[in-house]
Amino acid sequence: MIRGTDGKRRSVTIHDVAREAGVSRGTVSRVLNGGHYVSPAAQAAVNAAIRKTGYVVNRHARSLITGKSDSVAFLLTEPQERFFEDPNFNVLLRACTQALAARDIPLLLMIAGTEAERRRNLRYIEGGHVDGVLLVSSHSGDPVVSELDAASVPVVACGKPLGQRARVSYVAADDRDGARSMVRYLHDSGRRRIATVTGPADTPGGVERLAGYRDVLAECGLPVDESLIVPGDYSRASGEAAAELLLERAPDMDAVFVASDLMAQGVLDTLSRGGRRVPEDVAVGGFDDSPAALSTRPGLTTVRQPWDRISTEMVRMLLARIAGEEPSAVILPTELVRRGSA
Amino acid sequence: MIRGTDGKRRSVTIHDVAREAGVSRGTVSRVLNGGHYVSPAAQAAVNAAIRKTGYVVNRHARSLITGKSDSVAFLLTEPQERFFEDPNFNVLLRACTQALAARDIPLLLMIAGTEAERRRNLRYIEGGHVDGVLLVSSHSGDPVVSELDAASVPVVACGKPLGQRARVSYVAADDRDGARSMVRYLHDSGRRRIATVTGPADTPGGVERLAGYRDVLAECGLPVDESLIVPGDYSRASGEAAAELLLERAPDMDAVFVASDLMAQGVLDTLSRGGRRVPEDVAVGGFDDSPAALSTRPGLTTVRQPWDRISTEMVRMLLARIAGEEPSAVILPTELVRRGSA
DNA sequence: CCTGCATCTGTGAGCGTTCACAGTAGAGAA
DNA sequence: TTCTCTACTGTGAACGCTCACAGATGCAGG
Repeated sequence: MIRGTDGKRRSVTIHDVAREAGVSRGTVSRVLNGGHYVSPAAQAAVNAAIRKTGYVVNRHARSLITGKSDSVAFLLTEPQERFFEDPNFNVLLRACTQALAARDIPLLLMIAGTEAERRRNLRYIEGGHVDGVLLVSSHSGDPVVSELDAASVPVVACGKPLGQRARVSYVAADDRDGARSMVRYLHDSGRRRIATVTGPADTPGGVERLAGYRDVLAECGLPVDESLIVPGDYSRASGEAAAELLLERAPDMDAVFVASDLMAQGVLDTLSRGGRRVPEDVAVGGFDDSPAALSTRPGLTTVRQPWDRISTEMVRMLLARIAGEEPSAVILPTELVRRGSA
Repeated sequence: MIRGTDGKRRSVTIHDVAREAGVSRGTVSRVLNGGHYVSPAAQAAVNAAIRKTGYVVNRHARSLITGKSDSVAFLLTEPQERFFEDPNFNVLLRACTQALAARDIPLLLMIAGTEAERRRNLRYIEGGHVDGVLLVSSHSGDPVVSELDAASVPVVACGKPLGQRARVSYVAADDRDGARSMVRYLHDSGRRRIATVTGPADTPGGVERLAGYRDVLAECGLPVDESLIVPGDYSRASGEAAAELLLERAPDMDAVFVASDLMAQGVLDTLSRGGRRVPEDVAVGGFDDSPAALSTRPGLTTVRQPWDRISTEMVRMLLARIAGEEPSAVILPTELVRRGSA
């Protein structure tokens, strides 16, 4: 803020900087945008003037002419409020924010829980107020993806969007391989009646982790017993329910691979109430390596998703998309984390 | 997007709407901003034209002239990453986002973990790119508060900013009273050797909850035994350590009031490893009513913070501040939630 | 009739920036 | 010399909107 000739507060503009530096607006603008075709002397004068005046570029004016907003949206579309109780979300949001901050790009947080919210957010995004979207939407057939694509808004999704023909980039952990390594580990430690609690069939995690489970059974020549496969919805409560069902259906099981840590917490609980010792009687493996995995007794053996890398990749890919590159996909490896439960 | 006369893509502007509706820019603008001094006929024509053309106002152009951005920042300043592992954060962020969305105000998420990030964010905010700040910064003496105040940026803090002379609004839960009701409850259920694990002394929760604890001891005529007061830092690990210390120092304690659920989790764990039954031997009370409180066995008796109301109040107060009102403070009541641990 | 007032509408200016273009100076080549 | 090329600089015109102001209209009161 500076005082104008009339004594009123006015913010510092590029004009003020230009006058201070003894050059024209154009030159200041060039310095601001990379400094090509600017003499070292002018460059220095402008930088000094910027420091002296405390000038901060007015992004609104810039956006008005460039047609870009230099900001991106983090859009969360979840019918249930699941993702917000999911600790993974924190890590993802946080890492994205920081990766963007490093490039001076603000992140707009949008939550589309209801249909009305979905439309409002979509309208906002399609209005051109953001340059791209980091999308977290686990359920298949989510219309958001195709609508954004139709409006030619660059999108990078977290997790492979199921059943989409939209041209959309995505970053995902290698769910299938993560599941394989867990089930293989259970098998290697001598377990032969391995059950699984899956995620919803309309989420990548639900589908892929189950596929990995089947892979290993086939690979090891174990029979696939469908009664050992119980669906869950990633919630703790569904883990408890699934474990009860398993105890009833297959009391001889000696291991459970659970598709999320939250569900695994429920499974552990039900097992202990059912008199089973973990890992002596039943080994339990989770998925996510969320904080929940540390708070169980025994600690939960689980599969770590590389959230940090996922976030950085998402940001990198989105910026590339915005810069005009074609959509692409990245699958990142997971890591088995051994604790006491298996 | 529409096609211009040259066949190129152009976004729909207020001109297009005006032409479509057969009125002038000014009239469209008036409709957009409340519709005062606009005839019902013009009003209807403009609304129809907006629907027909799919017009979305260009906020950059608007902001350029109004000098307001119609967006607010959610600024999180945490030296440690504590708040992000704190489930309360989710609820707060989520509710704020939605309360703002209802008023069509986007939320910019900013995280200032390091000094460099703090400065970058401050620079951005002071550049006038947001109209106000929802501040989550628990530690006292945080320079952010006074710096924002100096730049006359409207701020509403979550929790009372300690040791500040800045004119800043805040919303807080009644920590002291919440602590009182918990300790009273422990006392009423017959406990007489009541210990406490506190939060950091530079956070409102650390100070106020301890004060509430002392209040009740005085009120009930119990002696204050300083060896029953152990500091923690809100982390689970610090809860474990504190409980170990207590078991050693005061093996005869029959209750612990813990200043956060996360720490209470650690306390429960240590107690059970130390052979104490909860609640038979030792009653445990937490604070927050976070999801963690549901995942313990037995369920954690705790104090619920009204996060939903806190968020709505924060948003309401920030908008009032932006509209020119003076800073104010709101203290909201907490609620005792009884589960098995006490 | 005119005057005054409230209601409604259109127009020019300007917000702060970038972009396209015109122009200058100096170096090197013909 | 003159011409071309590169490096650099300044200027007018946008971008899409709101604001202030000038006009127009309709109606009541004198």
